Amino acid sequence: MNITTASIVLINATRAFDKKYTYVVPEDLIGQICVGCRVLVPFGNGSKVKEGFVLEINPQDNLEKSIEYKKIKSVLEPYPLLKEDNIKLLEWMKRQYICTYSDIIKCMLPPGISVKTIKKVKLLNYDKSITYKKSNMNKIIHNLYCVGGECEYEQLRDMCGFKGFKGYIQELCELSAISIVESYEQKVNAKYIKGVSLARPREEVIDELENNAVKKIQQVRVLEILLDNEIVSVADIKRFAGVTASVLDTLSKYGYIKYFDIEVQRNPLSSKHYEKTEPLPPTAEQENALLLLKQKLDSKAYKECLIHGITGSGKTEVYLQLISHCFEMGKKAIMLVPEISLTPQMVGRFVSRFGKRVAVMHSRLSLGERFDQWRLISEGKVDVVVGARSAIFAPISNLGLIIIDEEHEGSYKSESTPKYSAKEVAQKRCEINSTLLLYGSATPSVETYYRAVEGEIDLIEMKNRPKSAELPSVELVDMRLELENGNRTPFSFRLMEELKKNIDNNQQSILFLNRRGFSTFVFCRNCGYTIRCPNCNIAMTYHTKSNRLICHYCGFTVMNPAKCPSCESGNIRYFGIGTQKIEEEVKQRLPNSTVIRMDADTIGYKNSHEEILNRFKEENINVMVGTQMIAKGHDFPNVTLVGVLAADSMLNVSDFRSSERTFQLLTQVAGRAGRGEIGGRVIIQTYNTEDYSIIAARNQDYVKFYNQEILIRKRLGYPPFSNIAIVVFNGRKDRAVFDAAKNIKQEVIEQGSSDIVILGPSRCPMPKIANKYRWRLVVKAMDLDILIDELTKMSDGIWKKSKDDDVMMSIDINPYNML
DNA sequence: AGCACGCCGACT
DNA sequence: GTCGGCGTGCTC
Repeated sequence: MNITTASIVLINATRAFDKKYTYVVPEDLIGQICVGCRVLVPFGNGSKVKEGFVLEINPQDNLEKSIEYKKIKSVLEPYPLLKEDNIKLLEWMKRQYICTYSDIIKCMLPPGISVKTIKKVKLLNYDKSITYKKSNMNKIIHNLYCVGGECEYEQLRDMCGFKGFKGYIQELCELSAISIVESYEQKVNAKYIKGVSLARPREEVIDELENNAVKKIQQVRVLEILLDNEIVSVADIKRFAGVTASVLDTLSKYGYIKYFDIEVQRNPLSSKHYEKTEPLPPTAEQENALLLLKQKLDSKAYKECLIHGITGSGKTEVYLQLISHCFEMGKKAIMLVPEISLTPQMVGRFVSRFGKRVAVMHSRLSLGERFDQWRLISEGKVDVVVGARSAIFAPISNLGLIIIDEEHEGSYKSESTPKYSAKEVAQKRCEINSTLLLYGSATPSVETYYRAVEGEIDLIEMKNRPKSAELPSVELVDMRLELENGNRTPFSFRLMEELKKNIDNNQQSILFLNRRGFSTFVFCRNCGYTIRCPNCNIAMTYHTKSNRLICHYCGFTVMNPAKCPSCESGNIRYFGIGTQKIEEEVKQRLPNSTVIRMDADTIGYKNSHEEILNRFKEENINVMVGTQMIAKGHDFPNVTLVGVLAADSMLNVSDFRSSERTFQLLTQVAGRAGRGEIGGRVIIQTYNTEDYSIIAARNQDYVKFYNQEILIRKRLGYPPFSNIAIVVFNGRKDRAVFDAAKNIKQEVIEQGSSDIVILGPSRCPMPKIANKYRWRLVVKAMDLDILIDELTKMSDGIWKKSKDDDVMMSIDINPYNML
């Protein structure tokens, strides 16, 4: 007789039981079940209902006798949630990132669609006079009666707290004293999302806030947001106010806010209108690029290309026309952009050109919006997806092209499990679909450019700006000389001079500072010498508590020296000023100016990133002080001066990529100046006027930078000449965590793999998070496959060993940030 | 991860 | 005879 079986993987499995299980497809479900479908299956000793995904379907005539196969319980959707090419990614990703099927599947689906199974116990015909011979059975009945005759299974079990609960329940069921009811719940449904709005008049709420009648800061934040936005979804308000649902519940209880279901036409693009644009006539350079790229596209083979094009060389127009060509071939495209540059401008250009054929995917959309966009894509109603990292999994069939813009950006590497690289996934996906993968960047990552130099990737250079706009002039200011001349402020004389000039001429300036409160490295203000780890040549981090310097790479540590090892001056200090301080200084020194600040502190909730930039532009504010965020995207025609306050602060991060990042950031920041008709000036302040990355940035010479950087990478064996993984161990007991890391390292070494190097254990840069201590190992190998194999062994080892010590382990292979 | 099973000691 | 505690091993 013929039986159909399905290979199924479970959601929320741990690595220990994360494998394919074979289930029997019941006859009435044959035809409804297909590969990629989401199903409910009984699993484990209690046959608890679990959510699973069908990976294979095979008609079978002889089943393994020794295994007792169970039947699939039901199909959740009449269509597959996972498309075929995404399923093909599963096995590869599971191995590559040492994670579970479930981790990956969750990346591929919009958040909030996972089902919750609810199992309830109901009391039937309660009769006080009946007592059962087993006291636990009476306890169950009593407890159930006390909570009103109905209770969730787990809750009741915990309430009773004794062993063999399930057995007693079964017995009671057979006696018809109770019954069990199962139901399923899903967070996001197709049309409704939960929203909140003010339940009282605005004036009243404003009054109360002003009179400090609302004491809890969480509640104030929620109310403030609601004063500005009439209706906000629950998910958004939780995120942007940084509060939990209970704060909302309290507010609702006291009548400040009310919940309701909003039926939304959840189209994130609908609120804006975009003029339709036609393709621009390409410049000669664009024409050449397009010619080559179209050819690759036509060949219908897996190919990688890199456009190395300076800012303003018109890469986006090339992307747009290439995507058009892809459409003409009857295929669809994915366009990845860094989260940060997913501003309305970029989306706007796509929508203007392609209208309703565009879907967007990024984390700023609400749960409902994401679900809707995902559905549109899945149903084949759009032809191109513009999105951040996770859009690489967009459920597109008939994929013909993937473009990764700003390829060097770190946001393409995920920092939470699975710690995947969207670039690697894109390679795999393009390989599966035999199609073109195009990278674009003004400052390609060393790894990618290396592959281009080696001939693995085809390189396309774009060197001219179409409007023949001039590149800004870049000037270096040596801060050591400033100090000698008695200037102890963060601003050099030159920068001050130019700032004043700009204010007088009513032109705008941007002051750029690296990440606020940046990690503390020690350097000499006299000669610029930075203390580096003798093993790793990486700037060491200062720890106030112990007054020691630590290399976060290998764990090497020394006392903080009192004198500069190079010039013996005592003028040695740690570095780190914040944007807030700078804002104050500017106000103080230039009292007639207007200043605006932008960093993670001033970015509150939705759109305010946008609002600050718009204010800066429209109100013609003199100076903007900011971090990373201001480095990209926007064009400010009236900005003619960019000042980089401390170029060194990026250079001396404990990371082998610090030079690369310095160069990229400086180049990008410089690109902000002079986007209009007036020529721009860039002033870079530094203590390292001789550093190659800073000099190359001044000369805007990528290739020169690359040539020097690649030599250093080769000499020290950093990527692309090796693969590096960071393995973090965490747990409640400091000692146990350290021991686990040490033992695992020992074990791997004893097995004698000579092809890998393990450094550490050393404390993580953040040694304690949420009451858990953190230690880490750095594992290096030339060969990625060997590295993955060793890490997998480590990962499987820890489950057996540290069960009782609750030590957890997480692996990041080739992280973007070493910190 | 759950959850049952098996074994032991304790208590009615 | 029944209950709770704890270690072990399996889940189609």
